Amino acid sequence: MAVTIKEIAAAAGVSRGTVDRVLHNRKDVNPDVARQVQELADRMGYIPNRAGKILAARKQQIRFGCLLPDLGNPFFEKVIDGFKRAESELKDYGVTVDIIHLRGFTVQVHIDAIKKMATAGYSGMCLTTLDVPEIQKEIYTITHSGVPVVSVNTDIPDSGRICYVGTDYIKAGRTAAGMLSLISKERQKILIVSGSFQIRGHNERIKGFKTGLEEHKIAYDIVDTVEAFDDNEDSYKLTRDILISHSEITSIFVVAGGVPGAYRAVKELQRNTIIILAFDELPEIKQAIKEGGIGFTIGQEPELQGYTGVMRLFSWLMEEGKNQSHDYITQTIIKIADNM
Amino acid sequence: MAVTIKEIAAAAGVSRGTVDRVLHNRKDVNPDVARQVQELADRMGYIPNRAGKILAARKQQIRFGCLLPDLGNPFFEKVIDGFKRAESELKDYGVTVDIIHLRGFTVQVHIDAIKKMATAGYSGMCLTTLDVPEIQKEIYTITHSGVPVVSVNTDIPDSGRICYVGTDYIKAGRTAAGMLSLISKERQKILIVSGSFQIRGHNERIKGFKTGLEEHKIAYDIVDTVEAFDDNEDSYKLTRDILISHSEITSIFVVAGGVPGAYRAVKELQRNTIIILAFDELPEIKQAIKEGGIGFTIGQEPELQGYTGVMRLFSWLMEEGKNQSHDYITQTIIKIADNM
DNA sequence: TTGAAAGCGATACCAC
DNA sequence: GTGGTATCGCTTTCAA
Repeated sequence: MAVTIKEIAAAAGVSRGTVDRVLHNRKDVNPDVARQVQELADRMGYIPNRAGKILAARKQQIRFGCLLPDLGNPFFEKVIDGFKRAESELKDYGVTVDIIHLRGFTVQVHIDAIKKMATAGYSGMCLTTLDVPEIQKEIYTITHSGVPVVSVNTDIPDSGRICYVGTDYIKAGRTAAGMLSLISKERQKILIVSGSFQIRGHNERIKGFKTGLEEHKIAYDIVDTVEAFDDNEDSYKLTRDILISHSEITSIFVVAGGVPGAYRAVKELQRNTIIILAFDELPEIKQAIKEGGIGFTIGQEPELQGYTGVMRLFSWLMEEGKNQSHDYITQTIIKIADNM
Repeated sequence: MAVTIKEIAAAAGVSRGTVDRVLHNRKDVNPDVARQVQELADRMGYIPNRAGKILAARKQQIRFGCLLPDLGNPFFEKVIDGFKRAESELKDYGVTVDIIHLRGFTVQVHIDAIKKMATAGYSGMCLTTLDVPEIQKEIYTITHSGVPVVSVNTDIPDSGRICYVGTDYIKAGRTAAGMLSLISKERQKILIVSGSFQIRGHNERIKGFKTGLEEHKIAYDIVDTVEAFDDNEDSYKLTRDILISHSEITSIFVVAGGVPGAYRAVKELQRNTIIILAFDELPEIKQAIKEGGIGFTIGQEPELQGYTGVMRLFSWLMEEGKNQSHDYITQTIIKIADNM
């Protein structure tokens, strides 16, 4: 049976209230007593009991704020599902999750939203935002004030966040190369359609892809690299024009959104032998895989990212951050028609 | 704020004790009062509070028993890791997990072990055992006495178990075929090395594989189908002999254990173009993938199976089984060198 | 600066 | 049959 506050109190010859004060580093406690009690607690291996803690804490509600640039970007729907699953699982414990919806990756828009969140009195935050100095600074003031922040899906290392929850973009890119190497040993003429050159994850996927091609000894040429801003219309037009002027293209690496657009161009031009390398499991991509137009896609468990992000915040509050939270890297998932 | 027993008691004009009795269908309660209280609880939308429940339940310890034929079978190590993760996560709630280790799939050995477990006073059990009538009956007496049972990794439908937690074997087989179809379009001459013809999961993988080959319009011949009993020495010898007398073989479908043995035979005979279709993520398989001798393997998230199995038992106890537990089917995972 | 006591929600047990 | 009360572990007053 685990050690309780009551037992520590008895052992130290003080009251439970005092032990509680010591354990939470509250003020107004005799330093000598504090030291002694702390030592005793450590020695006895005290671990707070969640159920007791939660029950007592029920008087004040816990609110988490989750920021997401999801407007117009269906990828994030699954992340939201994860936030909601965590919320419903923690409902008993008085946890509520607010989701703040943003459109796109404009720095100022993100800064304004984060500033607003900082004053909203959240007990913790999940942030999916840009990794730029201005935003790092903004987050730092939040974390420094004792409010835990988890970076979800895309990391902001220098911000005091307790951990990153998301995918390994480099590995995802390498995996795409690995799959390509299983399918074909021939020299590849590749068109790269990126989302944005400003987003680190996108660049890392490309980097991982190239590394992977080299590791697998796949000879290749990059015919062109373009930006489609996760927009299917842009992606369609760009892909179409390039395909027309480059009949030698054998594969298209679509880094983020925009897969359906590229796929449409390929279909229209009847370039059926082209291999499309896709990411994530959006409905349109799944459909294309079922049709056979795309062979596979590389997923990143977005639902689990949302879920784990909120759970990490909650654990941090429960354990008072004593456990240095380490990053949580979701699996790099390969989906073909048969295992969807 | 959620409805509590106290509130229901006040609304019904009875004591909390009575409400508690009604909610648990205990005896010694006036049917009229019972009906009225139950109705009120439903109408007010009462959902028991986990934290309160757990705290109160702490007085009596919860012990789960988990049966596993893991001796000599490294696959189950990950399942055990999952059991242990669940145990440590539920430690606060007074949960202990006992693991009962068995060797092989001898019916009588399993029956004896299950009988012994039945008398051990467990609050719930996870069972990985054989789906035969004698065992079904044994389990049924346990479930009928009110003790929840979860079938883990391999299902026992007619046993009163609350749910199955494990993989979809058919889908796993189809996925192997799907991957094969990405790699090669040529007619396949296939050797099938099964674990045991007695184990349903193994047969299902074969069935799924054949279905998949047909769906993907891969022409094929089954050169031979043998049983290797998850033993690498058997697997090595069988594979070796058949490869020698059948130079036409293009691929080997190894249903369960025994992959390292088959791989050794292929390597020794320098039949490097043969495609080995493997399952699970054992260290030796991972090694072979890294070496490039095997292209991929199909996993089933064994750790998650163990974890979820125990968690399901716990939830069932907490919610009094009001929620009909549905099966939990783990993902069919494709692993290549790059995403391991 | 500290102790004592109330209370969070659910359960168990003892009276009546 | 039913009500009252102590209890689980922890937090938070309110006195002292």
